[in-house]
Amino acid sequence: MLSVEMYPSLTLGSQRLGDCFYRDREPSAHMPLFPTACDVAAKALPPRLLAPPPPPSDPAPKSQDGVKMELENISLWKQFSSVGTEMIITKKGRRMFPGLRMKVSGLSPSLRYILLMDIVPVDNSRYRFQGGSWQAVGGAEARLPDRVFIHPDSPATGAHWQSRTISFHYAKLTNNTLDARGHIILHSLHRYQPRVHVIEARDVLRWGGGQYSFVFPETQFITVTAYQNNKITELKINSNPFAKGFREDGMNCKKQRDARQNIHLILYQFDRIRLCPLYRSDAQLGEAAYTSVFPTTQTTSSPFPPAPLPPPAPSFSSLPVPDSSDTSNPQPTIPPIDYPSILTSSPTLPPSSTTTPSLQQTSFTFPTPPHSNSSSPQPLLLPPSSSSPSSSSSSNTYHPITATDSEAISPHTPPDTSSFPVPSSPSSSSYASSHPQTLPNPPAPPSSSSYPPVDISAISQFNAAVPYRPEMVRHHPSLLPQLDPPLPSAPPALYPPFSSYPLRLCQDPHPSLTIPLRHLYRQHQHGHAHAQGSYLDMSTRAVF
DNA sequence: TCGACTAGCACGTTTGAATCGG
DNA sequence: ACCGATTCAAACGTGCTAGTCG
Repeated sequence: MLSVEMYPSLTLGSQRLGDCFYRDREPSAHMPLFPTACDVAAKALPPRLLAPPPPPSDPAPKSQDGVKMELENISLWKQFSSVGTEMIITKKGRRMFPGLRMKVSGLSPSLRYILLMDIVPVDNSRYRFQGGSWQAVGGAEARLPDRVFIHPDSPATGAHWQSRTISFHYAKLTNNTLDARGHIILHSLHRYQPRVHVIEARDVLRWGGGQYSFVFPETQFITVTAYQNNKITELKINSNPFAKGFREDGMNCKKQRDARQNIHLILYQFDRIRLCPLYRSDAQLGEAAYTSVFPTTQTTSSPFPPAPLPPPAPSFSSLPVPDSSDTSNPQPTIPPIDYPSILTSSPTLPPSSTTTPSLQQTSFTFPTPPHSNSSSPQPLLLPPSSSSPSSSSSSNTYHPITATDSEAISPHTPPDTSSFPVPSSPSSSSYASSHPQTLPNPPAPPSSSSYPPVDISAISQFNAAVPYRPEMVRHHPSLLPQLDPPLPSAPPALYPPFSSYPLRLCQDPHPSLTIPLRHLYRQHQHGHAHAQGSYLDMSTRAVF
């Protein structure tokens, strides 16, 4: 039996148990089971960068099976993206804002699917906010344990997913490398790209067939522990309901806070003034002591001397922060890596004619796609061959690879991307598909599918010459989670330091499950109730 | 000295239990 | 007894700020 292998440091996720419990009252379409996040043992796998999406096609591309995903709050994301999205990360974990909200369609209403999100580094650079823009200032920190956030509704039927907005807002980001709450661990000041995966599930612990991955380029962000760009702060305050108190009309806006601070100071000084005679009489303090403590009382006749505070700022926008969108004072230093979508969408920003080192990747390899149960190889369908990136970007036809055979995702069919005969492609701008290749699935059965390597420079997002289309919904097999461990004999990976998370599958979950998951599995097998809540009790659930 | 980070704060939102009335 | 609406308080999510750390 094929089943999900959860990983060593897997923990129950940050989702609220109550949430699961009450969600369970919904129609039986969904069955909360999985922790919302889990570590993934990526250490043994070849390091990888985020596999870039293919050239853009239509805004909501469909998979071969017609699976389509749309970012619902795309306009909000675009707003942030146009400034340079920053995400706060804290030790306790911080939610993402904006959150990932999407609509999915094209799923089989009766089949069950697991939806999960992961966040992968876009490059191997560390960033710093300098001169009003983000600059790559050095190499990235060592890759942290990869974790995925499994949507609490998972697994649920296609009808369930398609009937509502899918939100990953419960996912939390942390910079605590020892985090045990299941939050997604990220490095501060690094650039990340969230990805959403739809995986067909045939059983609670059994993967099914197809899987689809989606990337929305406008959801890229840079992690911070404190906001660097005031425009982002302003945007967050204005659009996040939780930050309403910091708005202009809120009680916690800067104006009000300054006013409060003034009042407190005034009251404090007033108290000191009232008490001072006592001090003077009791402690025999001299005039000099008095005046040195309250210098302002001598300079004003008012009983409420002005507090030595800076004048309250009327608004965040008034802060003297370089404004990248200010046409009167353009910031030519804004690097193109700073959200390339801006570069083509905002006329005030410099064109993406320059590239930063982080975007100078020249090649990458696909993770091994799962096998198809088809007897014929399932070629990666790439945009129509084009000799120029611009022409490829204008293409609307590229197709995802879907895994349709559970056999294909067993550990005995390791994926190992490094085993692909990927030519170390120079920064060519031509699309690899012009020379269709097949990627052998090494341990694969005879019917293994093959996929061609792709020149990263052919991907518009990584190629400054290619117009970037932030509105695109990317869907590409290269974004699929890695499903299998690498082949022992696999040649080394060609791409640099970061590993994407591998969703490894195994045939028997028992040995590999961590204690909590084994417990779940036992429950699943024997139907014992869990003390923490019925949502963990699998006894009454139908196995699909 | 400086930048990154953290803890605590105040405020607003969300959530779920309690209450009430039909 | 049941159901829906309302109320309330605790928990949670925010950004801000002062202080700490390397």
